[in-house]
Amino acid sequence: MLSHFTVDCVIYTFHEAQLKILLTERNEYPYKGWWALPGFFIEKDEEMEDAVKRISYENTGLKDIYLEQLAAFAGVKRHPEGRILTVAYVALVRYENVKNKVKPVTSYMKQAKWYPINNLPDLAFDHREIIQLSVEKLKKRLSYSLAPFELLPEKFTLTQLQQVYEALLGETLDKRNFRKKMNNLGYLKELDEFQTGVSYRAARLYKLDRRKFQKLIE
Amino acid sequence: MLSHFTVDCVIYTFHEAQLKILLTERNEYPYKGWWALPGFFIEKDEEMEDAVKRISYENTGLKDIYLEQLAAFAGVKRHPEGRILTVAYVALVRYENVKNKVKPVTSYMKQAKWYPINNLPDLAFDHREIIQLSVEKLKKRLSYSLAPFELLPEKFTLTQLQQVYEALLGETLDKRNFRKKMNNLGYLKELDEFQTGVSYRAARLYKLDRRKFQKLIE
DNA sequence: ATATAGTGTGTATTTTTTACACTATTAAAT
DNA sequence: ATTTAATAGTGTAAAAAATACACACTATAT
Repeated sequence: MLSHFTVDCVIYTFHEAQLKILLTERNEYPYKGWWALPGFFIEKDEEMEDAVKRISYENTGLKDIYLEQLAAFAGVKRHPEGRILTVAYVALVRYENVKNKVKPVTSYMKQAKWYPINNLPDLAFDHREIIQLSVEKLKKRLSYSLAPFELLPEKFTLTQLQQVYEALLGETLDKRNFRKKMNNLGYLKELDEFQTGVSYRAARLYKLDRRKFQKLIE
Repeated sequence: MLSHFTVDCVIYTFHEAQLKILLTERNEYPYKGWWALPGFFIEKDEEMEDAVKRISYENTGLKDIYLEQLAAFAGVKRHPEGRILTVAYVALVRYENVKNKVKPVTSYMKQAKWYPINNLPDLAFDHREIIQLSVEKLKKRLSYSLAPFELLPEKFTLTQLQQVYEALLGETLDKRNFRKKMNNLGYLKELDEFQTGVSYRAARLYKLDRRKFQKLIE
């Protein structure tokens, strides 16, 4: 059969020691005035990933971001006008790079806003469920995933890295054990640079060594 | 936009100490005469999971099987007549329960056959890629997955369980370490029953304790 | 100078993983 | 009755990884 076909995008970033997701306020039937994941109908002859890139470019001003397919949602009742199949993607962006920190108004969208994942508003369609699934997937893969490094700046402190882990795992970790483990993994490069602009002891900066990371997951 | 919408099904079983997948020989354009995953167009108002159940029932005679969504495939060029979006599912069945060990001929399908995953024929569409992805997913999740127990009989020997692990991991495991680990996990029930009909020492049978398994993954 | 806020470090204990080889049991063949 | 063939079943020592835990250091602001 034929079905309407959209992509939706769970765009994550890390800001103010929190994991956040970009949501848009709908300006159209159905769910007018509700918050929803950014998404749109896919064009004829458009690859799904290109549609996702288009959407995340419109909302963050970024190209070449980290993308991962999450799942397809096609419940017959998810849209009042009949089945609309959506393929959900997870995108990870660095907050420092995001261009339009708030998205301009369009006909179908009043505003866009970053929400911490543990403080989301009511959501349109089955978007709550989609987000829930995306968190679980990130969490499961955490131990062998690039995700933390796609959310943080190129140069980050170990405390920031620990905060990303804690946000995804939903629990606090012991600082000494976390650092010991990260050092033993062997894919973090210790830099001779330090944080600036803080009113306390500046933390050392680290970088991901992508070659070593790749080798380790074989 | 509107798109054609199908589901495809990677149906796994464990037989003769091997992991096998059910493939069908196509009797229709395109890829007539090629082997392909069982799949079909989804009906209007049919839930995806119901379509998958329909397909696996037609091919195995089984209802209530273990299902998991794998991913959506929607490459513009995957079908010569234009984009056909497919959502791939993984199904796991017990070989002993499969009713029609070979599927009767239909208009669109010459025959169906179980193929060991490491000895597949050439495949239609992007089905090789779909299978590849399904193996990787099963492998990654193995340590906290019900999959091995959905592929084996209700009562199984530790050697059979080890063979499933080995087939998915693609490597051999040490027998003593494997058994020690399985016992420590604590969700295997040792039965007072033994294999029958073998011409050597009969192995003890075990069962999965689903309650304990559930508790352990929380 | 001192208050503040976050950085950075080591050791002992427990748990998990790994490496490794022989005896036990059964049915079938002689 | 004995032997053969095939697989089941078992323990220990060493290495590696995970856990629990507390205090001194440093940069800035006042």
